[in-house]
Amino acid sequence: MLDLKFVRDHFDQVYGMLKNRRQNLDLKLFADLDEKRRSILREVEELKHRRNVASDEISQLKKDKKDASTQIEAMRDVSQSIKVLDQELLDIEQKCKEILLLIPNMPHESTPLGADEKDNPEVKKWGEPPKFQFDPKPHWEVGESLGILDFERAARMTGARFALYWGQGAALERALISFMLDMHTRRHGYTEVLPPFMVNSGSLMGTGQLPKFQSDLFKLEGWDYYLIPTAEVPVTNIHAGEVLDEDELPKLYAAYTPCFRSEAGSYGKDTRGLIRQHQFNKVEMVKFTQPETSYDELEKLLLNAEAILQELGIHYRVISLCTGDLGFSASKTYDIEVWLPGQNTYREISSCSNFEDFQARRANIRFRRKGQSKTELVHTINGSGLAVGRTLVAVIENYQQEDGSVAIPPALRPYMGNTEKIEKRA
RNA sequence: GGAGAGAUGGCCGAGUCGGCUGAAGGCGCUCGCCUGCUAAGCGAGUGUGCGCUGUAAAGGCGCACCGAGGGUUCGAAUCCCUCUCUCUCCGCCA
Repeated sequence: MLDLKFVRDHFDQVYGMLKNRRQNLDLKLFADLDEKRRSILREVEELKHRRNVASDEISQLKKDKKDASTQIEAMRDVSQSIKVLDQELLDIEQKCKEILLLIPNMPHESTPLGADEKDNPEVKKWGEPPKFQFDPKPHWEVGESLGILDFERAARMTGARFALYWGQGAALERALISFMLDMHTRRHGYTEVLPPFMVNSGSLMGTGQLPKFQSDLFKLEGWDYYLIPTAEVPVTNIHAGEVLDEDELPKLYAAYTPCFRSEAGSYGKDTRGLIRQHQFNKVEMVKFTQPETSYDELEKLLLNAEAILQELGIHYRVISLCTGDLGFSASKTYDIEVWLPGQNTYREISSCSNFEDFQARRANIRFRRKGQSKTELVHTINGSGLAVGRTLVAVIENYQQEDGSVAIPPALRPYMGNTEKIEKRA
């Protein structure tokens, strides 16, 4: 959420931002409502002031055992007017808030201008695509023939976009989770957390999934609970409503959670394999920082995510999302795209973003500088480190052998009982 | 699921029969004094949001906020209702 006063004072700038993001929103209505809100506010506050003054008089008269019925009678009407105006004010404020919650974040100046994903510039590349003496296969073919991935049975027990992992496949997924968490906690300084996998609507409001993206979420019937679409939601909300001490910043958290997404509107896209599932595992990194260090922390977080792929020895590139492709809450986002030889393409495996104070304002996450009484909003940053299912896809496709087996990258072997490769079960 | 207790400022904790309580007291923190250093001590200060006004920075005035929402009243932290959460006991359970 943007600051109300910021929107009021930088109207043209916000308007331009919406255009760059290709968003349509009635800002004029917002300006009118805001104007009206302030005029009613002035009126009702004046009345309340009169009531407060009269209240003191009445109190004094009663103490002196004098008659106060004239004043009381007069205040009856005033109170009635206040009631009416307060209701009117509430309605307008509600509408203002609704609009404000739908305004996306201001992109950072370093976010490139552009219309869509075609305009996302590549900012770096690491490693090389592996050379194959045979035609590399997509992971679903490798996985199914090895008997470690089973989409048919998952579809039978649940439905499309779910997967059943078998044996070494399940173990590989689990190994990746431990490997990633260990890297982030032991080498990168993050504190591991294991949050609830369901959150209430307030938390989703805080990180920006609601009210706009309700249809992307799975909601539990009869409860104000949603399955989390990403650990970002519960982990960022850990400190919702809190005032942190400056010297505890930056706070670094890493969490493994499953993620649940309805993938509404993605019919027909990526229908095969693990790439787009209703449920997938992810290790997420979340940071709470001071405003002045947030962009440095974003760069570090990106390196922390990259380190996973480097340890696994898998080629990737990093792109910077342009204004037209940038997520609703983000000011700046880097995507890491991993090389998938079986599909001859790069696929997003991590998204690292700085939200500046956008989420902090919604979730009310503040900090106090040493020796200051005033609080400020923190900046929040998060990124996948990494999407586990897609990492498993990358391992399978990049490490597949001509005989259909899959070699285990050395870094993962300690997590797999020193297994060196996955072969077809006898 | 049943019974009871509670929710006040960064934290702890008072609030009498509804009427100078933004809220006592303490802790913490900041500044000043004292001090060779540290500790202790003394003095002053220390919530947020919004509106109006306004400054070089500031400030001033007003309104609201004592878990959330609603009600009663001229007036509610204080009375009533609903909800949420926490704690204790019972039941159930991995």
